[in-house]
Amino acid sequence: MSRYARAFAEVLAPLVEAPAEELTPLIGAPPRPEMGQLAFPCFGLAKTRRTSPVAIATELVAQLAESTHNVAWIESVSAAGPYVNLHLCAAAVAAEVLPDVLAAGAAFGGSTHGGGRAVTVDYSSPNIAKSFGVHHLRSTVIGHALVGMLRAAGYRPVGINHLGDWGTQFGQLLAIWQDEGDEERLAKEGIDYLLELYVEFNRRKEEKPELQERARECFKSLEQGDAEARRLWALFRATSLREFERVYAMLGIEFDNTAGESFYEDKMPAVVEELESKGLLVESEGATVVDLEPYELGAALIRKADGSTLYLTRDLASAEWRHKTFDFARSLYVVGGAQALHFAQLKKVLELLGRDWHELVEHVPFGLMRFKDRKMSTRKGDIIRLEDVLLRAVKLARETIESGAEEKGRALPPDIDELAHRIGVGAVVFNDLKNRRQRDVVFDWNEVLSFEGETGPYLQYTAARIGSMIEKADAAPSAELHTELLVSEEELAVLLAVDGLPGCLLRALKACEPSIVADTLLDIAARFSTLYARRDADNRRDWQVLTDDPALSAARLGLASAVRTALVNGLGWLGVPVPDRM
RNA sequence: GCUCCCGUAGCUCAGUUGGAUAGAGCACCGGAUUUCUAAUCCGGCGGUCCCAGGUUCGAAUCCUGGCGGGAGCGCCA
Repeated sequence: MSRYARAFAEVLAPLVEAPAEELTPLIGAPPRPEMGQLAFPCFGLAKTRRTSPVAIATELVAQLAESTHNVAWIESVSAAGPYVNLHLCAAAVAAEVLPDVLAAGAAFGGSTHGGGRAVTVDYSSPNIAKSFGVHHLRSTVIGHALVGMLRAAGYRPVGINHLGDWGTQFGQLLAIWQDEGDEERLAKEGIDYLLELYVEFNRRKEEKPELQERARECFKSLEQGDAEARRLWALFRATSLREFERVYAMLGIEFDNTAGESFYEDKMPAVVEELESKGLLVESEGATVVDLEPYELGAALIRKADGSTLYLTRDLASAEWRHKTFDFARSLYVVGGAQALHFAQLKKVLELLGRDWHELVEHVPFGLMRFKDRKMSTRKGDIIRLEDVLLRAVKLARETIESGAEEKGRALPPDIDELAHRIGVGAVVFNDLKNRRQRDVVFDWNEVLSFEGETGPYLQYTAARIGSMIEKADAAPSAELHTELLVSEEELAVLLAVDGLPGCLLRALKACEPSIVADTLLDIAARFSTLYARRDADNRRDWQVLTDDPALSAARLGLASAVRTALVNGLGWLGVPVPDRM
């Protein structure tokens, strides 16, 4: 849409005596396609011209009819009340858009906008020693999508899994381990056992408050380098990581950096010293804090009363390290909205330290995942594992393939495992990405396991269908596209939707909002599906690629290929796998 | 108490920067397949855009005040 909104604005500019840049944002789409594809509202001109917007629209249409009668992409202009509506010429749009899309291929939609600048994306970041639950899905898939989108837009994304591998929780684990740690069980049961211990700790501390105290001491000895504590910590970490890797492999995620909080342990003193030397630290109730009360951000805790460090201390050190190491253009933290205050504090302290790059640090918050009927509590070990969700989706996808094959009397695809995997995982991932980040989501199996309507499998299916179309046509889109044969309103709608993808990526990136891409892909697929299923008056399929007219076939194949390219690329950015067929 | 997020069809959600008769999907009802994949398409049903004021030629959108839900506000992360 955008390239034609811009072009429309340029045509209007001399007539309304305003620069095209001011006009472009005013241009929208009429409510119904039969009214055209572009609309210019005349309300704003009414004041200066001292006539009604309706009269202005009529006049502009008359002038436009004269000045644009030989402009190829304009089919017609008409006045509708206070609006100037413009019909685009489908064939002319096709002649401009299709060659662009097909030439760009896998690069279509992307750009060099980022100029190779680094953007760190802190995402997923689960806590060691706890199962990887569905509630980690949000950060994981949003972050992964942002990484894909950044790469497509020409940035150098740095995916960082800031593992929760440090902190008081390890003190708790070590404390309970002293009572009943069992390395054999750990080797055999992995995280499940660690979770069990964690739950046990929380149960026991109710009756034995001194356990909490011991946990604090345990963490302190870990921080001070006690050999046995270190050994166990490394063991817990490695055990957990092994299980996380299974989930990441299923999702096709690889991080550039898995440093984790422990990595910054030796980098904290420098930050604390600098805070001290700049006079930012104050003692308060035994703890060491930065007073952010003047900024209405409360007190930022740097050191506990017992001298051990906190989350914020480590994030200061990590922000510093990331800036030094990657020289980022943006530094994104895909972390739940509940931690908004923490990141506001982080940015403010960086500012007070005189880091001029503090404004490049962005918290990318998202809504909480809640559970329908029950209250889930990790501390009680009540958790839905992400791995189980993915496996169940894959299983359902497989069953769907099987029953489909049976119904249609077809053989099972030889690569059914791979297909089921991509469809199942794709459904779960897309389901999470399609809604705006900030909304809270209620986990619902029915929704997660849905393959119909606005879902990942719908997009995959649309792409797969076109794939087999191309295969059957036994021809790549030819150099001769015969775009002059693409003349219908439905074809125009598809072309404009595809053409909007590059702009959509930049908008989505600016807002760190993958759902904008997801929405656009759904729009492209829906418009194409409408065209694909179009029927004539005799109820016969009206839009076929395989026809006895080679020119018509070439034109339609070109359009279909462009749609497939857009879908495959967009799904790729989002981290939704694309099956070859379905 | 203060702060942040959310509130649009029975359900889940879109809705550019303020623009025309507020749109999708699911569910429900009806229809479409001798022809490139029906995980699809077409039609119908369905609205106090949370409420009340205000700004504006024009408000789901901006402002103010409420209401409802979620979250945060010192030694967890």
